[in-house]
Amino acid sequence: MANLKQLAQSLGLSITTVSRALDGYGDVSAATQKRVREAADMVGYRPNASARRLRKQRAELVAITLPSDPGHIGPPHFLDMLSSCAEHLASAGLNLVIAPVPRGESELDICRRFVDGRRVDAMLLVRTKRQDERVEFLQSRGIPFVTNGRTESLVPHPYIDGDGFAGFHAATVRFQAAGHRRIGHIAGPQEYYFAHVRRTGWKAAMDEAGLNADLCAEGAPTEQGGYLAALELLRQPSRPTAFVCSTDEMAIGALRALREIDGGEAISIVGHDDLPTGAFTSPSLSTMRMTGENLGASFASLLLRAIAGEPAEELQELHAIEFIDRDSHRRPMKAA
Amino acid sequence: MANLKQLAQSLGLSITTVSRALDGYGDVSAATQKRVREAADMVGYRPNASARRLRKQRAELVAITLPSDPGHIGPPHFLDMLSSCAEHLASAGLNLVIAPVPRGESELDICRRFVDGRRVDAMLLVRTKRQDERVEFLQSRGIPFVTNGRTESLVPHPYIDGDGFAGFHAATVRFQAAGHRRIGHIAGPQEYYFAHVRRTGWKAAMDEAGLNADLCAEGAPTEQGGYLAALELLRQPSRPTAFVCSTDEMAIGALRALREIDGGEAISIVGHDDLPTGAFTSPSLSTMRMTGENLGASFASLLLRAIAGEPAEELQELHAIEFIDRDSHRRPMKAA
DNA sequence: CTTGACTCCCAAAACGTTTTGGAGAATTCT
DNA sequence: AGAATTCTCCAAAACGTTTTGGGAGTCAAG
Repeated sequence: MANLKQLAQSLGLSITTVSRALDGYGDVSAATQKRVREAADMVGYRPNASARRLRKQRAELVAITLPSDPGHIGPPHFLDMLSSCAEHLASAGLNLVIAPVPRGESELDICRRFVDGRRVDAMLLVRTKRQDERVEFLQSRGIPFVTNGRTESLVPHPYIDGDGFAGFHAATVRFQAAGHRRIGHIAGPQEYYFAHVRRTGWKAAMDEAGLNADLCAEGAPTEQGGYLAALELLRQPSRPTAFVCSTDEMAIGALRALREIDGGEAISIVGHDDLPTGAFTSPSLSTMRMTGENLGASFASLLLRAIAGEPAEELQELHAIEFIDRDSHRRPMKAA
Repeated sequence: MANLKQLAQSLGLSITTVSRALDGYGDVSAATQKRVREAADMVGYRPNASARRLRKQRAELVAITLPSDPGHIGPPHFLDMLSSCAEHLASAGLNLVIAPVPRGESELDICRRFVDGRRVDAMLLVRTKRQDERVEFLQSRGIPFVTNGRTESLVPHPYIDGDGFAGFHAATVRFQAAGHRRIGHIAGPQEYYFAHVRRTGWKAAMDEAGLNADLCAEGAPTEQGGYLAALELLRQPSRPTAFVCSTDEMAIGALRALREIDGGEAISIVGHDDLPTGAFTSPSLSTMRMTGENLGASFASLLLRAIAGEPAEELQELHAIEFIDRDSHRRPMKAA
């Protein structure tokens, strides 16, 4: 309730001493320290956050931008992740503010507002692009940040990402091993790093097997995008017998396309993200996901280490991809 | 980048004048104002947030506590809601911080930390209890807040809530009209306002129809809680033929119990919340939900009006409940 | 020429902390 | 005994804004 001045006055001590007593400095006697602590507890004193922040030149805040563009924020339990991240940050005295991007503003604008107004000590970025202006901006300002997803930035930065190349490569090889030769890829917008690297993984597997890697269609990372892209591939003279989809949302759209088309039930399909809905589609959606427990805690930890000044190279986590096998990846193939 | 002092120096003006020019006060000439504005844009000046907050005695922050106890945060698109709320708050210069409750701490502790440390101008509370210590605390401190859910507090406070009484009353009457006479209620913990009021709605409808209102079991607001409560009611000598469940999660648990029990497929059931998963259960879950568009915007608006000092009585929104009819509420009854 | 109103600007205070750089008293060392 | 060291404590500065309470200068009215 009260402030330091009043507390000091009521104790007959100086502001300095009270402040240092509460912070546990050694240059105030144990007796005084105890007395001050008890008085502070009594009146429920808490330092004024704004004043401390101004003095310490730290905002005690971390922001995460929430993109509002189509193609929802992917990870299934995103809120849980945020919550866990916030919890871990809180134990280091940092709070997490969410910064949705309003219409008419870019994510870069948001970063600028937060960083130049000294509102945050660090930032969390999701949905990185291959060339990401937010990353460049934050690097130019020297503000610590962690991204969910890599970029093609020349100067390294902290990130957590799934190994999309390996995952999509493996998924494609798996289809090949099951006898598929015409394996299509439903790709997300290639300016996103994740979409690009997943496509690259698929293509590499096709090339290595000497198979035709032309069956690729790009769309928005949404159900509708997946639906349209699937239709496009299904119109080809020689249809794919299997689809590797950049995201579960796109895969669900593709499933819809398959249902509408003759013989679609014989086409196998796999997605990525492990959306909860995927368990309930028909056929249930086989998918992949990044391994790793408690992503939120990892983000928090990287963030704290970045703030502490650890070099970016040591703050990069590339997680393996695991398969979640349900029904859609092994549908009985029809004879061609 | 720079601060006011440097900006003023480079312009040959006083700090005062620069500050007032940027704030558009009338007591600085149009010419100077323009000159200052341009210089500020040039160097990308933004006022230091901590300094402003200290001086203005406002935190420019609103916190929402995220309970981590079992029985997840209900509303289906909670993150969307948060995001929309944050967006609307942002246009008033407020940012939204999420405050998960770590193990070992209570939500009250969190409120205390935020309020007494002057970290926030207002708070958002979810999952109210009938007697809610957080509400009492915030009222005692005079901090503006809005709750998602009512309380039995004697002094009114702003809230947004669904009319659980009317909803559960109507759902029960509907079952009665369909010929059910033994209608059970699976209740959430009665210390929660929503759970209590829903139970009251069910009971009132039973009483009014002269039916026995004994078939009620209480459990945790989780799938497991619903499962156990359903089993308890199914063990009764004369089983319910229909269940009105406090939440969808509990209803889904109850569905599981019905599947395990002989004749369970003849028992109708309805939940509340419109969880996305409900569309995929078998049978698909009939449910209810609060009406109203863009809840996040409503919360933001109430919050801003509360901060502006509007009396609590004018900041209470009670929304009607609508039915979402799927399959589970009209399962063919067996002859008793 | 004085008075009052108006325009444009500014010095200084205030917000509540943390931190710097000692000061005085008590203790220990020589 | 004096000198050096340690123990406690404190006054004042600093963080960067916003706001208060004027102060010059100009201009029109009396």
